[in-house]
Amino acid sequence: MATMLDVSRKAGVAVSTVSRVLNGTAKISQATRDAVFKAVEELNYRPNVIAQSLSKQQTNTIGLVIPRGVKNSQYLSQLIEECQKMADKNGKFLLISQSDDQPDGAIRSILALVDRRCDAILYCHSSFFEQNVTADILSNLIDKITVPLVVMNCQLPRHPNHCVWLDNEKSASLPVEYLLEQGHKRIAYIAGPLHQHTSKSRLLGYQQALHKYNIELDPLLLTEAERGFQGGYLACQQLLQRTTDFTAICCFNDQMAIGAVKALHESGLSIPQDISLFGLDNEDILEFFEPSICSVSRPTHKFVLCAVELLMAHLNNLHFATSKDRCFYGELKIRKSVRTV
Amino acid sequence: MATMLDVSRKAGVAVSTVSRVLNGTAKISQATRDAVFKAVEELNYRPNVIAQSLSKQQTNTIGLVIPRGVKNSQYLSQLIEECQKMADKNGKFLLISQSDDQPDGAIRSILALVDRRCDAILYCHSSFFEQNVTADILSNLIDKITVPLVVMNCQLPRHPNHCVWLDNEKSASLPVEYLLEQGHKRIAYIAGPLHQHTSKSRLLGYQQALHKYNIELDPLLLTEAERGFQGGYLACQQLLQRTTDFTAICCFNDQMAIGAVKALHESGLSIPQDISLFGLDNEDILEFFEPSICSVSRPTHKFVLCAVELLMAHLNNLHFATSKDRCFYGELKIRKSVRTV
DNA sequence: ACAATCCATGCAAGCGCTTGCATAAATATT
DNA sequence: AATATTTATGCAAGCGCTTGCATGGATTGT
Repeated sequence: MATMLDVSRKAGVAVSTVSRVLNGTAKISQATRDAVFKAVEELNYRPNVIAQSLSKQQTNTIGLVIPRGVKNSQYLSQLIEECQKMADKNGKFLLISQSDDQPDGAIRSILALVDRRCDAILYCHSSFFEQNVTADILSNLIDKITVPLVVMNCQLPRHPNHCVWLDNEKSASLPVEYLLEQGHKRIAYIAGPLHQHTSKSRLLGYQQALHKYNIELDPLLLTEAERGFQGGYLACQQLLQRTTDFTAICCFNDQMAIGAVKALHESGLSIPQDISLFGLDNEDILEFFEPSICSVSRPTHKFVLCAVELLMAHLNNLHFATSKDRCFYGELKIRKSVRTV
Repeated sequence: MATMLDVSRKAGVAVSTVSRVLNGTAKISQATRDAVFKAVEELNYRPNVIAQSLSKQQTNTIGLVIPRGVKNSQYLSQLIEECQKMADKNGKFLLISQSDDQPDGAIRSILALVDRRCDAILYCHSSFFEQNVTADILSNLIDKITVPLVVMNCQLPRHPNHCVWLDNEKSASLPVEYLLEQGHKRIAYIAGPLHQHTSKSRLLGYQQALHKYNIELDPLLLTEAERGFQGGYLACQQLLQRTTDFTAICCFNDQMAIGAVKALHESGLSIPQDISLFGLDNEDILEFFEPSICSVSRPTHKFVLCAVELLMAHLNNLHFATSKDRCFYGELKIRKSVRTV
């Protein structure tokens, strides 16, 4: 590929002049400018961003660490999309790295982005982790690297100004409370794998809601399974095998709720006449189930916005008055899968 | 951040030595090696990939142009995931750029990746385009740039060895033929926006299948709508308003089929007793509808594999004997949404 | 013990670009 | 017309790394 030197020779000027013409960083006579553009055209010259980056000490790149492939996660897709938009808006390229839901993968990913000299890094914590395993490692990492790093979905006690997160407990207690208000007393819960922090938090939300309404938790009504359609399906089958003495089910997420729909259907139970159902995540498809399924939305847009703002603040060395407002809540989306008892 | 120079000073050796230790590109005494690693450790040194790339004239990066955000497209998610895997496997970083389903966006994306000096580029053609609009531009671009470029989902007559694509016509005729064999005579079709090449191809597949079985196409049975749940829903409503004299519906894709499910349900029609239904794309969720929905899978894995192999062949300047085997077909996935008449 | 060989390391150029400083030419000032 | 100011452009260093070539010391062969 042609370099700037080639262009400069062809145009009969110095490289520096070519640079200035192309970047508009100085006043250049029309004649020279024309000559340069002509040479650029003829040589199919394309700037070497790598060289630019090295020279400017700036890559115009922001790194994003995502926990896993986006397959089947509308939430993650949305998150990436929002990041993409924010990057575009700031004239940056988004560099994505996957941590494969592995703690060392997370560190590797972050370092890979550091090595590529991203101007800033957005790290999305895996909801599959046990939080404490990595929180310390992350904190140490933040101390070490000089690149601004913002952590999503994880609280780091030592770095309050680096974190944005969702209150999983509250998001999970919302639907339970709603169901209780609708008169439900026996509410089952289909949890995600309980060694995972997110699953634990959401289960806690369920428990807290029950407690608030003075309802004792019946272990019979609690099942645990892999996330995903199939997990929800199996968990619900298991639940139904144990007992049918309940009027509603809350699920760890929408996919599990969708799996539950199938199990309920196969057992001849109808929603919401026999059983009311709640998911969590508010995926678009819920609207297209019969009946449409209630859920809890996540404010992904605001979430990312906040993360990016935080990042920018770090980039510009702003002062952080407070760490308030960095915690987000879900919002109830009521559809047809719940009835009043 | 510490540079190699810092490390070399701290270790009391030359930069070149540090480089060789870190890359293992020469025999270095244990003592020096230790000193270097110690310095690296103490300084939290991280190599500057940008500088490496410039020096080595190689970025270890492969660029991927995707048509749009992955939101709601399991196909695209899978595609990215496969690319990600292939990149990982080859020790490369994946650089993703979105073309926003715009022809000039596509060109911009490719050039952006060229500018970043990707070692190779995978371009995924938007299924929203009218093919001819961009095919020429793409061909010209391939002539101009020196980076190996492979085009997915689009045939370029002048560059047969740069393309991998899916036979949309065949993928769409498959379910129609299947339905005809099951005794269906009146088969409706819900098409995507017909100015889009992909929609046209699939419609053509539908028409060809009918023709093969000597069935005349009834325009009443053909509707067109936006892709997506809502589009399928509206199209199906429209269809039902016109006539109910049909026993099956084929849809442009799964999402539209899911939309159709809702419309059918609201009209009191049941699947498959009254109406048989077919989607296309074979998204995981189809299994969890009641009844589960028939579809046509796309061999995304083989598809990407082929694209990457082609890319590697270009990188290694291999000889291309033939352009066979670069066209892929879908495969029927029969579930419960179809009955025999 | 001396030449031949090998080994570990250093030197310096080069990757393609940006940018502060210098300078010659053009223009403005008096 | 002579000086001061501005303008357009060039020069060269530097960004952090790799790598071909050179070199001095250690090792081997005879």
